[in-house]
Amino acid sequence: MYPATRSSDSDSSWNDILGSSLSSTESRKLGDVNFLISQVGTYYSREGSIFDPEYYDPEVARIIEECIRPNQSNHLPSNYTQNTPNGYSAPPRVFDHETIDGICASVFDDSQQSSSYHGYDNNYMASSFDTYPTTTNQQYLYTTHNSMLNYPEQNYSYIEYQAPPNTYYQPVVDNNVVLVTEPYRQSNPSIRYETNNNDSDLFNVDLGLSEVTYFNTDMQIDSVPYASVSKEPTSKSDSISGFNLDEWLIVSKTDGKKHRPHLCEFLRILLDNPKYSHVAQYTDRKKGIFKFLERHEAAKLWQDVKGRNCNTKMTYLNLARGIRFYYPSGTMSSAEGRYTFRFGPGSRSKRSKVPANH
DNA sequence: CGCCCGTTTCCTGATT
DNA sequence: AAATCAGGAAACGGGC
Repeated sequence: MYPATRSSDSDSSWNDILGSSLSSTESRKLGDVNFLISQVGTYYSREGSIFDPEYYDPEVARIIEECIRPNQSNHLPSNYTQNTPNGYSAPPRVFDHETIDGICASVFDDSQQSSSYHGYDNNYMASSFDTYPTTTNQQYLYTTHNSMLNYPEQNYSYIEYQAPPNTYYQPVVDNNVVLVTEPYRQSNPSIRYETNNNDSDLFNVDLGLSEVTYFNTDMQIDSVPYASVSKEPTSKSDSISGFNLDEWLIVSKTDGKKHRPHLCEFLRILLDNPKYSHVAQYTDRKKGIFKFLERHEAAKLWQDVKGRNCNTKMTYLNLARGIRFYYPSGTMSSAEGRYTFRFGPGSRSKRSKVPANH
């Protein structure tokens, strides 16, 4: 009944845990809003792909539609350029405060929303699975918290977590607009319950993360919470030495001419050169399994090696897609783990060319 | 110029 | 939670 992109366990958690205190309509609306807000962080680059109105409460669906479809560019500051670490080039999805207020007002009919939320003016974060900080939501969170006390303690863990800096990407507010995906120097503290085993009929419960903290403690909110991220990290290989195309050229056996390598050849050369051991390494050389350690740098190298006459930036996403194109032929295959691939049986015979020596 | 290969780009559901 | 993975579809650049 819900689209596949929607996390079923989050629905269940609200329904199961809050079911006794919420009507099913209220519970579903809350789930809808949570889901909508989660899309800000996760699916910002997908135009209209995550929303199917028929799966939602009609009232909520209407608001979501207004929110994610039209006029997105109207809210973008002109000086904002998207340069996300994951390489997506689409503009960020944008929600302004009025829109979010509108959602909450409509769904929760909460006239006191946000008025006492001191972080709201300049650093509100509509991060995934955070519950919007209305007073109504606050009550729901308390209810959730109290409900958990009815479960045997060995069935869940109560977690207060403060993530390390420089690891999270959170929305940024600029010119009264919530943007997404800028690196966030320090995540807000979170409070949540996690179940201790998968067989439990209890589901993970997210207590709205920072909002609970804001309402309940004297915890200081960093007044300058966002890092500036105008520059790419310095490339290690660039700092060691300049790019040398000769390292990568391949001499054709048939005509003796040098040419730039194909992707699978590039990968062999990359892995064979200790100079790039920080970029990619075999994890099992006999089986041909390797892993990218610095995937963005690998993408940059591939861009330079390929030397395509265009000014777009090669991303790890595209590099990985290129590798996946080898799957059907058996030249490459997938391997367990992130950033991990494997040379297939079809790759060895194709390596009939050797790197040019200068 | 046209064709085709080898990606590159984009996308979207699924997975971690 | 927010990234990566799988793979379809179509565009693209370079070589011939």
